Amino acid sequence: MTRKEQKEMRQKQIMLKALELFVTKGFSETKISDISAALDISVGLLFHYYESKEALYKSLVEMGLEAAKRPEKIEYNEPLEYFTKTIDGLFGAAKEQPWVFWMFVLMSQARRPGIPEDIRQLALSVDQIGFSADIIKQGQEQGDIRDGDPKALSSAFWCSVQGIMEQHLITPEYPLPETEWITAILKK
Amino acid sequence: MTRKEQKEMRQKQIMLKALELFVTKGFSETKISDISAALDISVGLLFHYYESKEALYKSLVEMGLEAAKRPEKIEYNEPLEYFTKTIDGLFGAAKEQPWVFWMFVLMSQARRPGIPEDIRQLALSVDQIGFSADIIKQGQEQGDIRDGDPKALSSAFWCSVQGIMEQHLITPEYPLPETEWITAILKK
DNA sequence: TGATATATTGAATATAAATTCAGTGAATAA
DNA sequence: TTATTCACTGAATTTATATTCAATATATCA
Repeated sequence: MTRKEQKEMRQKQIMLKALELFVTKGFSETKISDISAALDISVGLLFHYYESKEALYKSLVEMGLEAAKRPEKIEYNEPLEYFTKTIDGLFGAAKEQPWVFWMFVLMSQARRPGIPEDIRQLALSVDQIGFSADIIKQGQEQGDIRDGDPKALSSAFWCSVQGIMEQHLITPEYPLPETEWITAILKK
Repeated sequence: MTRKEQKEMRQKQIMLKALELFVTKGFSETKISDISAALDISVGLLFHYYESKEALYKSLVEMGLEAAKRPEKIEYNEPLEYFTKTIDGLFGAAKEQPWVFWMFVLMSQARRPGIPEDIRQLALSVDQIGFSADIIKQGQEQGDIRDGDPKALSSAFWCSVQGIMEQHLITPEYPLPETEWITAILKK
């Protein structure tokens, strides 16, 4: 293995484990030594790759931002179908690519107060609610989404999804709900 | 003011402010000095009333447990109406008695990993999900609640409410969603 | 092969926040 | 009135954890 490969592997390894621990235990509750112990490396090595705990967190948020920039195109006829497919995708990722799931939760958590302002602003630059509100507007015109302020509906929907995903991180053995239970929030 | 009254007033004052800060900023992110500064008292006084930050947290959870023990009786004809009234009550409390709202969020957060085990167990002793699942079963028999595992439905519903409430703590200026949007998760 | 750069360690240090404590003044009890 | 208890303060101490750093091992390069 070349040094470059080794370096990339380590960084990937560290970021994935940090992501997992940050979303399951919380940022403050996760010690640097928790991460290094879980990977069976020294704390020093972690600081060799990342300047600080906060810098590690920031690089995770930047990774999330990247992922948000190139969203997979979702085809839909009815606007409601867009939400159904999105949730199916998110919930489907839970087992095979848990990091997709973790990242979604991380980005939401990074928008909260208490997070260093520069990182928070990064996370806030992904306007999930606003984007979905536009699709909700279409749905209201086409008649498959209920009446009401599109932004408020969008917010209610995504906050619900957030709540459900956070619970699933804690008790992954318990199955995720059916997608149509959640999209019922929007359905006319 | 007698000493007894003074003492009770201080304790109430400290607990309310701690409750507010713990749920809005998070437990670890809230410094003892944040609480004392917000109340304009010394940190020493806080330790005069509470042995430790953790003990303060525990007494809050115990207070939540008390409140959960004597729930207000909710009258309902259709089981779904029980959920509608519960949410109306919770959302209605948001402005006038924010502590009701805060306490609900605190109890949910106290069930998460990372919380000292004894406190976590206390919080887990309130079986919100199980209790609601029974009412959901009734609703399924009477036909006003959708089919599906009652516990899973109950979990999805309360996790959604949790997600919405947590968001509202962060952006209280933004209105809470309509109750029927949320109960749509359960409605047949 | 020798020289240099990089990965890695873990003990030492720095830092931030929790906790203690000795002292002050006001309320209560004798 | 005097003695005792309690509310209260904030500087000093302790503790937990992030961060640094000197040393070692391994890979890369000339």
